[in-house]
Amino acid sequence: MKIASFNINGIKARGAALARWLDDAKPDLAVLQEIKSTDENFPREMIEERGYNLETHGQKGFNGVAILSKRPLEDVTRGLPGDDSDTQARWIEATVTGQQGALRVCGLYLPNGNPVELSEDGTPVAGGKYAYKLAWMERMEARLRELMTLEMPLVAMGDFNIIPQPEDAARPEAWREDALFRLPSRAAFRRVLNLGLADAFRLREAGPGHYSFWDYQAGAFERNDGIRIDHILLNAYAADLLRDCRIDAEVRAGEKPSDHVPIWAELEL
DNA sequence: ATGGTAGCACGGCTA
Repeated sequence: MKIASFNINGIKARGAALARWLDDAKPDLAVLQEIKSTDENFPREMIEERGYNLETHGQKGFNGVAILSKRPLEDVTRGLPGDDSDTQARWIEATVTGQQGALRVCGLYLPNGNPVELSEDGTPVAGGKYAYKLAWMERMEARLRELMTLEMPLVAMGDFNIIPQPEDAARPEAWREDALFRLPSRAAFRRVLNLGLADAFRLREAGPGHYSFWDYQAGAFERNDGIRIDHILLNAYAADLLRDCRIDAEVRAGEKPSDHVPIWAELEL
């Protein structure tokens, strides 16, 4: 089973590019982020006519996530538990069953967190974007801790808005105090990994220079001035099934591309 | 320090 994650940066503007990628990469299951659409306005036909089941969790204008799958999606839940006042659409879960058994999938769009606003004592300003990011990551950790009790393959994948290590940025010094790279952000990501989840890409590729996002500005892609912030995390059951994991960087060179590219993993499932 | 680009939706926020 080929599973993938793609931050498409707007479904209305990305229909052609998404169709091209689906026809080319042929994932069995994919999670999408930044659909920037309500569920009602999501153009389902393009996806459904390619044989995919589709579950969306959208909102107007910003954010929004979705799961599409050739096989049926079961036990779908929307929203990250832990804060009923949070109205941002950034989390969706579903179970899919392959030839060899079932897989629980979390599709996520982790808050960017910029600008970083700090109080005089260095703690994030309450109500600010950075405080929201860290609080959201705590809720994600709590939810994944629950899911880790399932004795079955589990994946959490999406746009984490986290640069895990210096080798995951072309110019790490430029990101030092950014919400995507500063130490409290990376520590929170590390706490999630320490639940017993592995970064699938780093199980397959140790070297630098592999990125999943390049800014639209200043010819960042042409200079390969990118960052690796889209990730597929696997519990041990899923990691045992991993056969390949890659980033489709060439998608960024296509017509009217997203600023992110897809990452995918092949699981023997 | 600023501005550079893009999406949604048509004003200003988000990234």
